[in-house]
Amino acid sequence: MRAMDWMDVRSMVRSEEGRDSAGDRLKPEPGLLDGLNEPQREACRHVGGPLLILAGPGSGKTRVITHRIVHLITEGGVRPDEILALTFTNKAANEMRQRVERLLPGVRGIWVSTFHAMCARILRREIEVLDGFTRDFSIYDTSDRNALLKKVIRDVGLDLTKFRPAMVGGWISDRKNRDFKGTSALEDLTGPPGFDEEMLGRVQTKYEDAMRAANALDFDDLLIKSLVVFDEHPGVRDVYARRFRQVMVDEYQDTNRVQYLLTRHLASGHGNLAVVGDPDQSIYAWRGADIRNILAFEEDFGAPKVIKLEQNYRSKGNILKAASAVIANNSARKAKSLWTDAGDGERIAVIECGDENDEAREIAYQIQGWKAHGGRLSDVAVFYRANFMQRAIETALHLAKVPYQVVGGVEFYARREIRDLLGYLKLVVNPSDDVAFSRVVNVPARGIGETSLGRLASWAEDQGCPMLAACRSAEALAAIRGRAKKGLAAFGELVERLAPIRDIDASVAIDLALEEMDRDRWLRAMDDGTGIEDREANVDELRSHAAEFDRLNPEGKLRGFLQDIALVSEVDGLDEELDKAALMTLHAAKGLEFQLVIIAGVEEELLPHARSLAESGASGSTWDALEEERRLFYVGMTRAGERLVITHAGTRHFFGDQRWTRPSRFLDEIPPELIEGQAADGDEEDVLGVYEPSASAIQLAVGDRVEHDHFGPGRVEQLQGSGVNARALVRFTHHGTKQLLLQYANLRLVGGAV
DNA sequence: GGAGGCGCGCTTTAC
DNA sequence: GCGCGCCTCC
Repeated sequence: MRAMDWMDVRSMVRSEEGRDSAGDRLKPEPGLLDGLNEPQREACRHVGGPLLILAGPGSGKTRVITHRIVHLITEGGVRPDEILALTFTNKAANEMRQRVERLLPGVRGIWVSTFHAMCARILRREIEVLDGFTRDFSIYDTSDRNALLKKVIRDVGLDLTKFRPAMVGGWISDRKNRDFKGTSALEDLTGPPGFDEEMLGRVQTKYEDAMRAANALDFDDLLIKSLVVFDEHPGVRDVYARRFRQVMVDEYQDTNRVQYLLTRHLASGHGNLAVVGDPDQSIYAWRGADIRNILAFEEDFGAPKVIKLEQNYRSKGNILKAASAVIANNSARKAKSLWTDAGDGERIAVIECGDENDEAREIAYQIQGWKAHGGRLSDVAVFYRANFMQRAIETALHLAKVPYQVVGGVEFYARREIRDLLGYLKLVVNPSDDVAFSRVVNVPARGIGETSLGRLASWAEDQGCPMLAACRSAEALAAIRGRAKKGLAAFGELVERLAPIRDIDASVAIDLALEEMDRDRWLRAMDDGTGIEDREANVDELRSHAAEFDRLNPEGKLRGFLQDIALVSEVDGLDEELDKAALMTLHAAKGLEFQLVIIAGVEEELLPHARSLAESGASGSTWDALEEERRLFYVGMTRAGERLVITHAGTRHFFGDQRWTRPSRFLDEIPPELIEGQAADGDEEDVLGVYEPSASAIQLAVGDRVEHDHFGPGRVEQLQGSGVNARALVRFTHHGTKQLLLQYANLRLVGGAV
């Protein structure tokens, strides 16, 4: 985020007389639109009224948005601060801003932001029109939310093992987004089958109450509360709707209902709304994205101009053909025909591997080959469906000495030392934040345990005051004895001493906080035998992060910094300057491009994912989980420029158990002539011949007790396949459950069952 | 009250 | 195969 983001919105709105038009002073390169194709130019020249840009992968979408922004400023008489561009990641926002600045050096004041960041900024000004919140509200991320839910679930008297916070949280999130006004009938809000909805409803109510008491908003709230402010306070809404005369939304296919309504508010009055998207790249339906937003844009916003961008500038022909063939299997889509004049390029490599470790070695080998042929590692990415697949790949790349960076995964901000430190800072900024309080009250150890904390919490709840305030009350402490009592009092004083850091630079605030919290003792207490160097380095990294923030945002201060990092996303961690291969999930890959793309684990039950297969076709709606998996694969494929490698393994470990896997059905959807090593007629005999069967397998039945040379005794739980594919799921006494191919497993029946 | 040990359940995807 | 929750022992 940049300095201008922290300017006072309202003062900018008031300074209408200052319409000296930045555009007069800013001079773009002459012939701004010369390098664009005709549909792209048309999109840029569109100034008034709704505009829908259907942009296929690699069709120069970002280029169009940035050029359009510049064109609006220099030719359309629009001031930079009248432009709002909304994206889904900070990374996309930063890139967009940089590209605009490159085209128009010195430009200031454009709001380029994620939905969440925009809402956070609006709420910092406006939230006090809603009951119970102040502008110092905390933003709870998923793990903060889960921590609070854990307490709530316990208080309601439910079993935490059955009502897991993460699951309940997902359910509440889903429900909030579908019913943000709280008006829907209960039967329309069904949670997962088998759960007591009334109980869950109580959990939700208690959760919302606790959030209000803690002056905290979760990610959903940022959007929903903004919407409520706009709905209930048209005057406030109009301030923003008037300020932004041009509104643009990127990745519109991934907006949910709330985002759609926010967008409509912002474009109300002038109707200058340009949305860009591609229904084929909608991959977030599971978290409420509603593809109907883009499909129905034309009705919603009345006779918009519709422009299709179909020329692909990224992928070679074979990759594009393969991806198009795959996505053509989806039923609910707007047909479009992508084309490129880049030539066919190489065919796609589909590589079968033994297990996930072989696959990982193959990936390393492919990357080394790329490098040996003069390719750069910064042009390479490896995608996978689920995070657990990351580890094997990392190990192999490490051994092969292939430099890499992981995007997402085990993130920096999840580390204990970082969460502790941030917990202190958050509590100082928002003394009502009970989740932060509970996290850090005994860090470093002050002799405050469960019992004392529980007493404090119930006193605080009775009084309706935050737990921190309770620490300062002699009455609250009367029920607590000994070390805990002294510890709580000392902690209360400590946080009070830190209060002034709220309004100073984030880096200085961190230094002062570290001093008060006894940095060395705190770090040493976390030592698990591996030393504290890593943790120290992480703390230092956060500090330099803060220093950088201070430099860029002189007005931001500690508050601003905390807000900023609450909203950083996974993808933001990608550094293109580094010559390293990038590892990430397929979801994180959207919007990015690489020359060499390797997609790992393209197997049934993984891609498409087992959960999606279970859901597919069940809902009866037009949306289908399997089709979303296919779009996900499509997104992955279309990230590739020069070369696309797809790997799958014959066997893979899940939860430590080894399972046999089958190649994904999506591979059958790629025309064989586009695949390396496959004859044009699709004859695969030669490839499979290697694994030709020989021996016959033993006859087993479910329940048979068996013995394995390596795994020892076990019991047959399930039988699958026949002939050479006959497999048994065996639960071994000492080695967990394994899926074994009978032909090779050499299982022996024991106990005279035959 | 805190440290250490065992067992259970889990893994989509994420702003 | 790991992290978390729960249990036991100091």
